[in-house]
Amino acid sequence: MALEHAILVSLLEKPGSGYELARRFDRSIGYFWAATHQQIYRVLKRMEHDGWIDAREVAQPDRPDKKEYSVAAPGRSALSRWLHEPIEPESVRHELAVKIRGAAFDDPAALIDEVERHRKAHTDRLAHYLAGERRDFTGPEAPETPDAGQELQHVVLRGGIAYERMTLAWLDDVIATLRRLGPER
Amino acid sequence: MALEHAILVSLLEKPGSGYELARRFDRSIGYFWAATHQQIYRVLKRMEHDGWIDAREVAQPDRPDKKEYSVAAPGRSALSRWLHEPIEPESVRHELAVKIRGAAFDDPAALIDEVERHRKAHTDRLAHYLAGERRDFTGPEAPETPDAGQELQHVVLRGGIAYERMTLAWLDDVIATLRRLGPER
DNA sequence: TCCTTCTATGCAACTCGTTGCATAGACAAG
DNA sequence: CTTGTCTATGCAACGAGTTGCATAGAAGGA
Repeated sequence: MALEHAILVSLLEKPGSGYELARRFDRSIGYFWAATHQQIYRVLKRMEHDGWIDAREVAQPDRPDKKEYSVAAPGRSALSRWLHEPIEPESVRHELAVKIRGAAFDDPAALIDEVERHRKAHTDRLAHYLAGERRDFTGPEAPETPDAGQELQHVVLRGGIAYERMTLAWLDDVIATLRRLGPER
Repeated sequence: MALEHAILVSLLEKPGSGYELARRFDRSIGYFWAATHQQIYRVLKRMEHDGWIDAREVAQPDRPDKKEYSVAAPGRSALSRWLHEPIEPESVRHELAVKIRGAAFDDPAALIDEVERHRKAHTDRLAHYLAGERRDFTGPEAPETPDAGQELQHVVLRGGIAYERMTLAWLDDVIATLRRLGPER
């Protein structure tokens, strides 16, 4: 399980509450590790119980109070231990690929709209990544001498950008293939 | 849930036993939808109970008997229904990306070996995909006029190839970044 | 002969992840 | 003044996925 470790990384980058973490998992780190707020609250509770993180009650005058978490020493060494462990190759779950193969037993052309919907989602995400890259790393507001953390966030973001570009090119290939097969049958 | 649908696609491509399906999920369709034999046997049982698939006992003289499954009419229409439903954008789980961001709080250089191990795994998988493409689609043994099923399997495989190439280029970027950060700290 | 490997199927227990629902204060719009 | 939205946290139930173990026939090697 790696949600604990993703949370540790996120809390080391910046301490925050369960709610704030949940929002980060909707953007930023969530693009590489998805999680809902339920999962996050449950795991935070366990991590606090295990002494990996410290909680601090923060009273907010104009909002409900929150519990701000930060990483404790045992959490830091747990992260370090995990970083030195080898990990298995990712097990992929690519539903769209299954659908495309399945289209052979149905109407291939009927999938085109769906694939174009995905294409649009990936176009949006690419634009979002590129805007983030300009804002944080390559634009005029970006630091001239980034630290290790920023360099590493940037290389991960570059991976996201490369992934979206590759996916867009592939989806075009898929659409062209579906169109080619459609009318004949 | 889509394991049922991945199994339907695989059984439509070719009927087989739970064991044979488990082996396909180690190659082929398993590159886009991972599953263990336990999951497969359990889901097959439910699908048979629901009338989606038919089972046929096959006695084998030199091996244990097996149950060969094939898709029944209700299974086919279930697949068709699923193909016409929209699906959510994939929720990603990219453990290595989390580790790379985590490396900022540890020794970045210590990750290099791990990343190189992944690089090797992706090199092997790319070679495997390319060999499969040559064997089934672009080589001299390949059919001159592929049917829809083959065209669609090919476009999915091209996606896998593009993914591996993109990943290899990105891992080189990651390694270069880690090396750059390593010695300074 | 024993040990391992391959084919073939399955149970039981557990953990992880998802979905629906609930609560509650603060604020803005209608 | 009610309704909706945002912040903030959480429970309960269920479904999906993982891990460990068990069985059993056949083949091949030490």
